[in-house]
Amino acid sequence: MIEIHLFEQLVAFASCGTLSSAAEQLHISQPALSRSMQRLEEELGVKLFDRQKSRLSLNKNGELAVRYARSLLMQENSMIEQIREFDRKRRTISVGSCTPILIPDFVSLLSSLYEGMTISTEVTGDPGLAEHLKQNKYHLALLHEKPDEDIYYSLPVEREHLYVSLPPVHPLADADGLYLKDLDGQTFLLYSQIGFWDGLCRQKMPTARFLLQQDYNVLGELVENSAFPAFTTDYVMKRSRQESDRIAVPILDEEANVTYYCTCLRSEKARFKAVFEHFQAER
Amino acid sequence: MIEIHLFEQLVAFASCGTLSSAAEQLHISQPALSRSMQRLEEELGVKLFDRQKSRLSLNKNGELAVRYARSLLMQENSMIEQIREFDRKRRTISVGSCTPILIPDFVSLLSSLYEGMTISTEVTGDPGLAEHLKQNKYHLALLHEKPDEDIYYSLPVEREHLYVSLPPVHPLADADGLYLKDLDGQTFLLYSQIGFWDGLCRQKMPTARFLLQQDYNVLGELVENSAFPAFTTDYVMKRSRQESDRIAVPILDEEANVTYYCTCLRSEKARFKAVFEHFQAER
DNA sequence: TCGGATTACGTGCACCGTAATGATC
DNA sequence: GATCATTACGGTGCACGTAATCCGA
Repeated sequence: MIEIHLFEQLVAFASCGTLSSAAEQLHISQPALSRSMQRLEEELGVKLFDRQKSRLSLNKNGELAVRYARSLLMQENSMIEQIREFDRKRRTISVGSCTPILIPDFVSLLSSLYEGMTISTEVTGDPGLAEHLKQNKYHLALLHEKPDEDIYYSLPVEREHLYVSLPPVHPLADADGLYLKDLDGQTFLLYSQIGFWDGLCRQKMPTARFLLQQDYNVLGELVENSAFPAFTTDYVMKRSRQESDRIAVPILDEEANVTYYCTCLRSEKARFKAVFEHFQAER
Repeated sequence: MIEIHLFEQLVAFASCGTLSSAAEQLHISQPALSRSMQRLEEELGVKLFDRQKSRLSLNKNGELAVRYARSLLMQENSMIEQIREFDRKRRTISVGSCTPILIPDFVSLLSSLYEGMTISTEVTGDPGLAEHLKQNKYHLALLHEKPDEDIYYSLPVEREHLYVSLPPVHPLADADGLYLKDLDGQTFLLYSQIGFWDGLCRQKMPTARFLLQQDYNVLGELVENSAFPAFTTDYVMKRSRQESDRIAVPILDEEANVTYYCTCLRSEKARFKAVFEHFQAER
């Protein structure tokens, strides 16, 4: 067995051309490198250099050895990287969600149940979210539909109902309930990261215009200080202590009534047992 | 960069199951191995083991690391082997010859011209001998025909004429010359390693029988003390000081008059310049 | 004379082994 | 008590750096 730092030094010499510059690059003295290369030759039992007193150069053996050494060093580096990456992945629980609403509570739940783990979350309107569980892109998914396939395990965790938030002067503000199609053609303030709701709105209100807001606080300001209709939900209203003169009119479309399911691969059910037990205890 | 002996020790632990037995196998003390594994974890920045006080076992990271480490060790070993093999090949000049006759002189010529090189020789009747030069099986070939292709460089180095060696009482012993077909059907003493001559004899004398001898000296004894015809050449006779009452009758077939060519790939002509110069000077 | 390689030489420390400790069965 | 891992500790080999030497442009 030959230590890898000898090969590293060989490669450095090949790149630099002289022992002195290679030694400098490696932050060791020139004699140390000279002896290392002698030792490498000795341990291989093979001459790697042409020695012309004041000039050291690779011979054919040396050139071959350098090619091999480069490849070996690449492999070791990549190996180390992959072990670290594997460990990192093992220390993070990755969550994909169809809605941003549940994320804060869900993250703090996971953090308390899985101490030391990193929780990474992503909100997406992608209807193929459950597929990503199979590909291990996510370990857990928050879906608004229970997936069919038997490879998944799901548990309902929350219900949410959609409301349209109207200023009192709005012509529809005194309605008891509205269908989305009744609102088509209007201009809405809309949060940009709302997951699957986005698709629903665009489908049911094809001619509506949406003023997308990246910042949740900015959106709140605009809602309070404009006459544009916006959307909210019972879940949001319950948690927001904010006073508002807006009127919330329930949306009557069936799709506006949503149950969220916490889902994982059935094979990982045991790993997330604590999560599911938490939600079962909640009901 | 992580030294490879740490991975070697990791693999040993994986194979043995405990630090103590692995340490024994590695011929180091148990504490040394314990510290090595701690250092490996530290340098990787990744926990590789489950530590249950009195039991050390690989965790998932560790199992992955062991798989990678095995592959890395394999690669290093194979790399070292290949470098050594490459060097060994570089230090030997491999000669393929259609005849054993020229070998001794040729080997001593090469030895004196290429000091320190190992000369390996092989006698073969294979008509595709020149092909082997292309595949680098041989560096030099001694052929009895000049190959056509332009990728070869050839120089005639010797001529040889075939004789049949008959006891004086043999009915054909007083002939001035003979064709091989005249000798068909008889039983010959024949050296087994005669390269291309073998094919020639069997072709021209399909019903002859050959008493093959592996040992050249034994063959000589038998020739002296039997009445079986045998073959010899002017080249052999010139060099053998041995008295004999045998009569040498020249073979008249055209193929029995041979010129030997020293051949190499044209791309290697420079490497063997000294050889060719030697033969050019000789004429 | 300078730059580069090798040799000589003294030194420090990294790693080892022995011994002790802790822990589990 | 036996086995196994870790910690403590003292000794040493070996690889390093400095300095000297040699060599060639």
